[in-house]
Amino acid sequence: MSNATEIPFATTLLVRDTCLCLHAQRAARALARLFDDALRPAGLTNGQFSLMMSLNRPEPPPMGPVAKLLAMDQTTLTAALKPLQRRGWVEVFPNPRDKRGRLLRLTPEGMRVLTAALPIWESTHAALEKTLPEGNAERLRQDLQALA
Amino acid sequence: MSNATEIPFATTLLVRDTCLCLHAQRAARALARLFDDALRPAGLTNGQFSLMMSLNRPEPPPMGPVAKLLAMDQTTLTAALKPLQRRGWVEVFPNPRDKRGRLLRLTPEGMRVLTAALPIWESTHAALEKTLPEGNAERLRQDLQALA
DNA sequence: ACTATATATATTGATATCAATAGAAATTGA
DNA sequence: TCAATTTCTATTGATATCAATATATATAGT
Repeated sequence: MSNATEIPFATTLLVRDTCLCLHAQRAARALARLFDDALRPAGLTNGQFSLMMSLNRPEPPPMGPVAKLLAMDQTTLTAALKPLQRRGWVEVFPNPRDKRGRLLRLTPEGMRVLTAALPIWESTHAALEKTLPEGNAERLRQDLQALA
Repeated sequence: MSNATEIPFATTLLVRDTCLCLHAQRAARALARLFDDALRPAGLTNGQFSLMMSLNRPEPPPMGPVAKLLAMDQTTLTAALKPLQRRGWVEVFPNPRDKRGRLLRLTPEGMRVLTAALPIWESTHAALEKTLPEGNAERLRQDLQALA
């Protein structure tokens, strides 16, 4: 008798077709490319746009809540801030009310960059939604929200 | 008059709540962590599991179609193969019918690793689906498919 | 056959992602 | 108060991701 392990091809097809993680990674990559391409003239990636937009608040937020909002690891946020700080678009400064923490805010130049990017996001997103059947976008948002 | 550019906070909230790209990145990150954690004992990440599973075919596939299946850039696939080749789980060999190309196949050891990972995927995915309302998973798969 | 174009893949450089780990400050419990 | 625990963030190392670019081979048009 053979000791060769083997997985039926039908199982492979089942995993491919049903894996929600794979489906999410695929869609995330495709949408990232779409928005990265569109935002390139503004000098931002989709992730940088989302991060900077999340900093446009009445009060500068600490890092933890921003990482949670973006559903990313806190160490990822630390790293993602680096190029934005280097370009002078985001400031990271001590939290006077918690000496462990730091607060984040857009610089005036960062705000200008974000303002320039906003109409690109609007048109790109509108075009994307137009490719989906009526109501699917809102449904998809709710379904995705349930996972993150 | 002020020349300070500014984006209303309400606009920020709108972008956060409606951006399909952000929603997809968030869900993709959360699911990646879920499956990475589950698959860690098998020595695989979610992406490595998907890639290796996609190589379980009757005929070794070229790189291009595999990259397209995973909706990733071809250069990403080249890079993603490196650690799997190093561990001896995947072989990359010349395509006899096209000297530009290369074909991919699991090694016997790679097949063993994948076989060990499969029940972990099954239980993790079943548990995930159970957290979703009846029918939502299938609907979500279809909606995500439309984006990738 | 020959040239122009297209296709398949690799490399480099920048950024994104997370685990493991560590340090500092805040909080909690006795 | 003080020690134990928790919280907040940074660093390191491995992998993931893509743009820009380069090379080799295949294909198409003449």
